[in-house]
Amino acid sequence: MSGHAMAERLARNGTLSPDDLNVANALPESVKVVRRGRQIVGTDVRPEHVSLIKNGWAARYSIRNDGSRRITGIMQPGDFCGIHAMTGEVMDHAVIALSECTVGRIPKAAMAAAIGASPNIGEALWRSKLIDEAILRVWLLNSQSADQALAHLICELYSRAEAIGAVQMGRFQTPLTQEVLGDALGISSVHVNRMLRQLREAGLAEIDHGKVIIHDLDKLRTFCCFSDRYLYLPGRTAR
Amino acid sequence: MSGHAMAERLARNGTLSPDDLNVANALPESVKVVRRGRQIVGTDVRPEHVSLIKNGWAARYSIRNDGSRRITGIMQPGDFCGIHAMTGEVMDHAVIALSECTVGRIPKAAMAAAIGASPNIGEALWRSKLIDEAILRVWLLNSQSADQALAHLICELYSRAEAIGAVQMGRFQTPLTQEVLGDALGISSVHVNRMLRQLREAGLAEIDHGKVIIHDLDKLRTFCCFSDRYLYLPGRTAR
DNA sequence: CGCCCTTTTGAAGAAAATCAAGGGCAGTGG
DNA sequence: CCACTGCCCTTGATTTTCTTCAAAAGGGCG
Repeated sequence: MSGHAMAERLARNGTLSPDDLNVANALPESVKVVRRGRQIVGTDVRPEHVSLIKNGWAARYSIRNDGSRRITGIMQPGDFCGIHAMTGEVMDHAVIALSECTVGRIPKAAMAAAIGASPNIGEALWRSKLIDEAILRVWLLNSQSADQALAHLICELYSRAEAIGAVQMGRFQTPLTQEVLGDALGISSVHVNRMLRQLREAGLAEIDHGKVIIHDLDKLRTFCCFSDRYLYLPGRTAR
Repeated sequence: MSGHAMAERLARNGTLSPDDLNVANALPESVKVVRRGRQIVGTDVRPEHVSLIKNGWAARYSIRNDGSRRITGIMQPGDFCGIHAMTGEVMDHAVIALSECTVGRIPKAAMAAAIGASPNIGEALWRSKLIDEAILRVWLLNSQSADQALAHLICELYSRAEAIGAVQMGRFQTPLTQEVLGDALGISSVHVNRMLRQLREAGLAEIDHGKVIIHDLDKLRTFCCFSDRYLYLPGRTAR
């Protein structure tokens, strides 16, 4: 993502007029690089910035009392975090870099001013929150069978990767390890391994050397009843 | 909930000035009674109103392809639904009345005008969305062990019931059946029964004849590592 | 009283966790 | 160039958790 990443991203989530775009482009943005495994936003902090992942993958997560980790969202380039800043709320989860990440940070006050100046920006942010919520609901919905949950997650990541132009020939890079997948699906990494094998042997998809390879998108989607509606992808957002 | 329920509710989620309150109180509100088991908001619709549960309990849910139901949120008096209306988005889930519900409905346009007139109202709505999201994350977090998940859900409902003054002597009424609890926790109702027995025999809590009875709140909270922080309850919201 | 809905309990089976041991691959350093 | 090391993936065996199926009991209400 180059230039005014925030403006680009907001435009994707709603219809911005030229004026809106000017406001968005004027947002001051400081850029920070976060190494793999390091936190982008911590728990219990009151973030001063709204952050935008410009490059790399990240994940929202919480640590359970027994020390285990639950990932509650996977973030790709173009995704926001730290929107808690907008109401001065404390973060109830943390965000970690799954690969080296380039993060753009917009001061809370600047963001608030931009929303005041063009309501459409606020609406775009609101819509992004609706998407986050819809994804959480779908994760809950799919937590019944591990095989379908895994397939569905792969479908979700595929659709989102496609939306940002990261898919080539049915493939896209990913830093997701089986342990991360396990923490995201709420199952053990050993079981992820077995479910992945099942998908691979069924000719649906596989994850190999940091690459997701979709063998049969239709069959994969049918298998887990995937519909991308809940992602409000561009082109579908209008109307 | 009497009088201007929406104003009351918004005030709970943020600090509203007298002016804000005037705006909130002027919101036109039509009241509708929904019988137990009937839908309050349907899936796939573009709601025309923002709805507020004034009385009764309701639940957000989705139906899986195999016909099973997943409840993704339980609503008590004072909770919103249909906020998708605010961006003209289609509902990705439905809302069903778990008991007879009295629902107040504010037309989308009126709500939008109110937000324009006093930004604090918008902020209160935004905070309510953050809470919904935090609850979803906690449900994902707790989906590991059924016993703790059940205990945690009871704690959540207790805290929320207490916040609206519905708790007396460590007890509160609830229309939740074991089947509903199962759909909410993602486990079978048979298993809910066994986990309830476990909690009862451990002297933590029980659900009997439509009443949740907390026997030992401290022990119950310790058992499932409950903290009400994520609910942003009044008195904690400030600061 | 009889019906329906909900709860309760048992028994068998499926799904997933845990425990344990190797294996592959990339990067590091001798 | 090769050995070493760390990280991740793979697989098997065992145990725990939860589901499913089935049956019966309780409670509220016409």
